[in-house]
Amino acid sequence: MFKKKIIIIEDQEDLRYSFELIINGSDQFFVHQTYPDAEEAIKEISKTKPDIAMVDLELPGMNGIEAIRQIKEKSPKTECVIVTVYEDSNLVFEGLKAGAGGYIIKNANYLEIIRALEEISKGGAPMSSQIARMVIQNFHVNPNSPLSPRETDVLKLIAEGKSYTQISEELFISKETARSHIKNIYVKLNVNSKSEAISKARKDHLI
Amino acid sequence: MFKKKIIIIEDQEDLRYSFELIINGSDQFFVHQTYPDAEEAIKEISKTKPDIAMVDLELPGMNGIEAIRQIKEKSPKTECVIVTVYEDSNLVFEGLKAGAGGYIIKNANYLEIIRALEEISKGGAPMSSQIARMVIQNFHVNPNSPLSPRETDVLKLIAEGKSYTQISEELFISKETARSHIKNIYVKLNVNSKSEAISKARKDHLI
DNA sequence: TTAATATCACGCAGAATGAGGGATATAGAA
DNA sequence: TTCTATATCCCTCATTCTGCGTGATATTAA
Repeated sequence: MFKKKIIIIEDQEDLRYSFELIINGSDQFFVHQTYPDAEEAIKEISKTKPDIAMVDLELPGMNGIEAIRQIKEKSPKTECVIVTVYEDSNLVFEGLKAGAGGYIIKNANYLEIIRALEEISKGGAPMSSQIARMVIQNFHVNPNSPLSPRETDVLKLIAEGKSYTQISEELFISKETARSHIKNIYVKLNVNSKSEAISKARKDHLI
Repeated sequence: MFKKKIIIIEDQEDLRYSFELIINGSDQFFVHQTYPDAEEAIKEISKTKPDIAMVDLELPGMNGIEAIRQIKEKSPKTECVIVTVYEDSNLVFEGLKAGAGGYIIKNANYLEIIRALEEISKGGAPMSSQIARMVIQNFHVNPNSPLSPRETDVLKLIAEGKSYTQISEELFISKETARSHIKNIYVKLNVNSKSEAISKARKDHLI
């Protein structure tokens, strides 16, 4: 079994060093390179192609979110792990959206760090249950929707790019009824086109 | 501090009983009612309005996914916890999408059960890192997209319901260029309308 | 030096859109 | 009981949008 190649992007020297020590002390991982900022790491990422990149979110210059985005773009197979002090912030969530596979808090101990890396390696996603909740909340629907059930049905089809005609066919109603629902949706959401309706619906998790 | 009201929907009598014992033994939760199937529980849910509903996924009659959907519809504040034997199945994932806030595996011990309920109570989402990964994968973009970056930009706007004209305006290109990109997208995705493109894009996480 | 990307152009027939004006029936709330 | 919300259906109008066909050019990456 080969050891997994890891890079560390972290501006605090002490942390960089202690992470390196911990990881190199394990028999499953080794640190290929450490960087105090993201720019240099990203420049080399196509060559280094590490298995895992540990990325601090608070970096000088390019921030960690953008760094993760670019790493995933240039080396999609590299798993990114967020390293952060803020355990339950929106930043972590943004990082996950940008492509990170999990996160480690900065004051994690030896065991926690290695276990997080192991989980990432075998396809898991280490994260606290608070973050997990934020994540799943993202595809829960808003129970306080102003729309009626039927209007919600229609809106879903609008969001799929369906035309009036297609909506009427799929819901077994006349085209006029579909248009009527859509007009009511526009009034309720205070918009006046399909695209605006979709943006608003997504923003408010109406669908 | 009031104890949180819990209902249990579980067809296996022994499990129902042991969950009840464990929960009633805690000082934070109490079991209001247990049900061997979802139908009865849902009929009463508007009246019982429990803080937490523990829902088995494999139920006779209505399955757990549908049960969760209906519970969240009729009593949105009730937190649903999936109870399952299959730790890492797609079913759990579907349950989370339907509105569950986390899950408990059936052979969890006393401590694990109480801890999961506590996490749910304080807004967390108990789940294994494998499930967490499935969940976050859902808003990661597919790195093997056949589309070029520009085409992806265009597709995103299509998915927002934007017209050719609007797309051209937002991307500062001519309408003809937008149409050109869209035509190329259709060829690559093997579709021939915006709505088909959107479905395919969502299915394959292209956007 | 090909292939892919990104940009731009024109014409056409038919469909879709948003805005305006209506109607009817049911069910539930005030 | 009257009002409101919901869900269904109908018509017209001017404008825009769509998909298809058939091109072109410049840059860049393999």
